[in-house]
Amino acid sequence: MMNLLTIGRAAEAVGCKVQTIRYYEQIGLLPSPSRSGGNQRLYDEEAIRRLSFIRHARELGFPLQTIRDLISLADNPEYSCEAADAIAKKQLEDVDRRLKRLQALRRELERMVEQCKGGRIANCRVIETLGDHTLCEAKNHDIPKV
Amino acid sequence: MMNLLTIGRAAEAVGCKVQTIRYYEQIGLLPSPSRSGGNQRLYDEEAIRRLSFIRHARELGFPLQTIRDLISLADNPEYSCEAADAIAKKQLEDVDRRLKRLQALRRELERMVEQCKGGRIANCRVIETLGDHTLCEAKNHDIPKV
DNA sequence: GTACTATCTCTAGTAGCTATAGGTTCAAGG
DNA sequence: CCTTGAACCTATAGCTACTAGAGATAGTAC
Repeated sequence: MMNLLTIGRAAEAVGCKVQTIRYYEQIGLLPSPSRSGGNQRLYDEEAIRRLSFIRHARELGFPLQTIRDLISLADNPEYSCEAADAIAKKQLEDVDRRLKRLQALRRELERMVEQCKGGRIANCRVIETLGDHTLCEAKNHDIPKV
Repeated sequence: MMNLLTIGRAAEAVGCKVQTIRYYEQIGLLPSPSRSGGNQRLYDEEAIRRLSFIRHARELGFPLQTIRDLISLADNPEYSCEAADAIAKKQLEDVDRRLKRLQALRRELERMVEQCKGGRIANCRVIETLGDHTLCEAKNHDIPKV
């Protein structure tokens, strides 16, 4: 008999919360697993593989919809690799954009922090810099999604 | 008379959406502005300053709660600069963590993309890499918040 | 048998907006 | 003065990706 994992073990195995797994099932990203006599979810190896796939992709920043796309690609092995490649490339570009953005933010924050000489709030560079947009590199960019 | 801006002009001035301004008012981050005879919001310079402050801080990645803290510091100019400085430092550290994380993700994504030789899905490195966590630098890290 | 933990379903909450519906106000042109 | 169209109003729901809680049942260890 292959080893079946309860939802708690499965969560532990892939490094996420129990509720997250139920959530993935709820939104149709994970198929409903088999159940024990007492109605508890039991995950086989295939299910764990899919869950790992999802988690790994999430850790790489892929949004759930993209993961959905990747899964449907993976489920059709006769198709070409191109689409999956394109998705990964797009994700890479996305990460590059976020990196650039974060680096700009970092520079401005660092400038803010360096200029703080520990006086009164009234002449605090941090507050002042935040209030004055004019010197800001980050101007006219989108807000970083965290 | 000083120039008062309608909400649309205010949004334009600070580069955000009209609804965002109403939202900030709703959650108590912006005080309720004065109104025209026809009940439309009118923003004075002080209000615009506060709004810019909020937007700029948001662009730098500060969460709204932190911005609340900064505002209450700024509103008490007799206090020391230390607290504001500490907040900015914390934010800088946060940005640094995210940068490191994103850089690791970038490396893994790049590896994925480079290895894709454009064959069938069945042996697609992108899919395979996502399914196999073992070579992943990013292992055991939190999922990046986008 | 009794504890204690893990699981179940269902619902609501989180951040930070964004969008929609259905109605009013305002400014410009005729 | 009247009309048209954009901008405004409130209220509510939706978005992503979870996360947390309540109250009930199942499984496990002694």
